[in-house]
Amino acid sequence: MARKRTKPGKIRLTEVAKLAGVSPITASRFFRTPEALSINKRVRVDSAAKELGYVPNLAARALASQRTEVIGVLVPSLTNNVFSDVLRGIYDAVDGSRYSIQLANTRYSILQEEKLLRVFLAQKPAGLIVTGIDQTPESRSLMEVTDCPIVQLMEIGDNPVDMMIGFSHADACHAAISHLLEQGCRRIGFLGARMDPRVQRRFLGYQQAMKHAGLTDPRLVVTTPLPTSVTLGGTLFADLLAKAPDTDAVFCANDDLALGVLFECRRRQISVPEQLLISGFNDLEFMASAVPSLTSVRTNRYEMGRAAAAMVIDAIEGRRPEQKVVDLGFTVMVRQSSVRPGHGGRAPVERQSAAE
Amino acid sequence: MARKRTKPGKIRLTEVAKLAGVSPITASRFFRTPEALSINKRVRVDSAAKELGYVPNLAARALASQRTEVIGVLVPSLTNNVFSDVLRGIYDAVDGSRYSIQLANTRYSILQEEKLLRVFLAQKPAGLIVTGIDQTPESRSLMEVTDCPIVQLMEIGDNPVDMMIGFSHADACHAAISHLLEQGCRRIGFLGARMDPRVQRRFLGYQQAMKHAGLTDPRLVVTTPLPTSVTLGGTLFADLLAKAPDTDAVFCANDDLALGVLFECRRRQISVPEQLLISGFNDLEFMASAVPSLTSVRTNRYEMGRAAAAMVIDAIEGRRPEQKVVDLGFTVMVRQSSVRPGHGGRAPVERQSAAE
DNA sequence: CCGCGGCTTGGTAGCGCTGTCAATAGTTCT
DNA sequence: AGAACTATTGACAGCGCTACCAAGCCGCGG
Repeated sequence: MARKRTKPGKIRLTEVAKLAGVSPITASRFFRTPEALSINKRVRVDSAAKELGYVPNLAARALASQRTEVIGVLVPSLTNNVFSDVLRGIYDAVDGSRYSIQLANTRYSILQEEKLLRVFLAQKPAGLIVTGIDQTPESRSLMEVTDCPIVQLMEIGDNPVDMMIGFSHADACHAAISHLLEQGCRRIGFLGARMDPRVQRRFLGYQQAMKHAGLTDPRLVVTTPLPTSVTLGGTLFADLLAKAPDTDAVFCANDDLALGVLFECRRRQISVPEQLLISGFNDLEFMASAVPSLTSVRTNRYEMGRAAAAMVIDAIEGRRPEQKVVDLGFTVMVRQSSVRPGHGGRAPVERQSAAE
Repeated sequence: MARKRTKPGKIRLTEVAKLAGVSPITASRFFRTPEALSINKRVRVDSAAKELGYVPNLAARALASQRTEVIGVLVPSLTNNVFSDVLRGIYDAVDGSRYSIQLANTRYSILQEEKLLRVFLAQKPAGLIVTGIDQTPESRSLMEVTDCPIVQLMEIGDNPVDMMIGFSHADACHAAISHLLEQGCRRIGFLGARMDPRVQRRFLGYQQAMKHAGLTDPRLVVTTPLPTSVTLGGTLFADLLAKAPDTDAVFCANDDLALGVLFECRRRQISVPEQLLISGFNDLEFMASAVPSLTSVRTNRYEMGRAAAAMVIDAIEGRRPEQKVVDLGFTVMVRQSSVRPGHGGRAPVERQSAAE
């Protein structure tokens, strides 16, 4: 009757327990709460496991314990450099811990996000990291009824589902525009691609700054739903010049666009910063070594990913953070492309955000 | 005695079966081999599952069936643009299938790779995708005794562990150097960063081409184990010029370096292509819109990832590919930066590899 | 009319691990 | 010394699903 489904060579917890001379449950405890074992048994189980090369069966563990050690991560894009930095941070933080990452791509669709959320939650993840604060109401309630820790990433806002880590895109953009205004610019263009919620909030920061200075002009704004690229930066800039030939500065919602603008300036023999000032956003590595070096807003992407994963893990293990919303701030990295020659003539400086 | 551990609200297969008026095992079959059911029951189970919003418990499934639906992916870096393209292809191919991806980062260490391989294999993945062909002997035998499909990615070689998809880095580099030679260059420098096995094979291609032309000179080679960056491109180029001031062309083992060289040329007032020809490798998006536009070797990264995942899935499901080693080839994208003015003066052309 | 083979369907018994509770030692306190 | 604890350990019964085997059903040929 009892057919043998177990292969003989298989190392199960039972085998380890037998070799260590303890009961299976004690061996099990060794892997979960070693401090509950006497030193004696702890050593015995440890060496038995090592000797047999025991590797726990995660499926069995998940089934029996009704939970997993998987942290779900939802990002809107895998292409974007921004997310690769964040992901690196997340993977680094998880590395060496007992947890593993399950990554999914929402492709900038909150409906897709909701669908993925359902799939994830059905598998009872240990924790969840989602991008942004613009979920569907259904996603929101799904997350609220779940008891696993959740971090919303990349932005900060008023009512976190649980925890939140990021920075204010509006403030960051505002700071960059303020810098350009200080340089004496009056006709500052805004170039944006994809226009996801974060880019939209940067645009908000731009609008606020321009309105405050009394310099608003719709002709200065060129955006597109297309995904960003360097080439697109050139195209958008051409559009901008067609609409507003007197543009004296360009803020690009990301660095690819800024590089595209720089190249387009070369093509058109527009000298930077003499005739046009440029600022990007994100501060990718190439910005500093471009000629002229390109001003950008540095965001702590790697640190954001790392901290998010660390927060989730801490929360899973009962160490709830003292503050649920963490502002990682930003830094305007002022470089050659946005310093008007003769205007103060001061060397490039950094302007830090007020973040803790 | 029998304590209730099952929460009442839980939707299990049993609930679905009950509502559909069939036995649990029949309901189970619906999700695995629907064609084995009569149309009648198939429809009944389907609607019952939908009505209850049933989501299968993957841990239970994995435990009972002794296998998972996870495809493990080992890449050496999460930062590198190259891998983000490959990963996007992999995720796209897996999207919508029953399989999911488990990603791990070897950080360019084959020992780390071996460690991760052990962890992965212990969980009985449905398939495996690894980067490159330079595994430790232990890794190699681990993979050989495993019965799950394995794809080696990014390169092609003689003895695949199982399947293989990529292209010849040596040939690709050789083609780029040949192009530069055709342009009349004699002092072609090689710039390389990180020097992982793939970059080393590109270097081999460079050496072969230079040797064949009788133009070998160690002073023309500048490499570093440091990770690549645009800034580093400038630095390496400066080193190159110090060693070989008469350099008339530079091949960069990747595009970041090439962009760095371009910027450094601007800084030093070296005009491209009049005084110096440049070629990069990978053909990232920005290469085409740089000024001057930058020559590069296009590799089909996205397609590589996509095809690899498709091959693994096919193999898992018993559809073994007709050919185990797939060469996706490359294309030398000739642009302004590598066409000598007056030398043939022909418009930029593409030169395709011989890959099928 | 009986028997045989193919197509469906169901019953049974785990997969390897852990939650719950109980029991056994070893201490400390009054 | 006896009671009251605490620190360790073990027994038992599943977690939700599927592999394996068996049985029921149908139509057809002899």
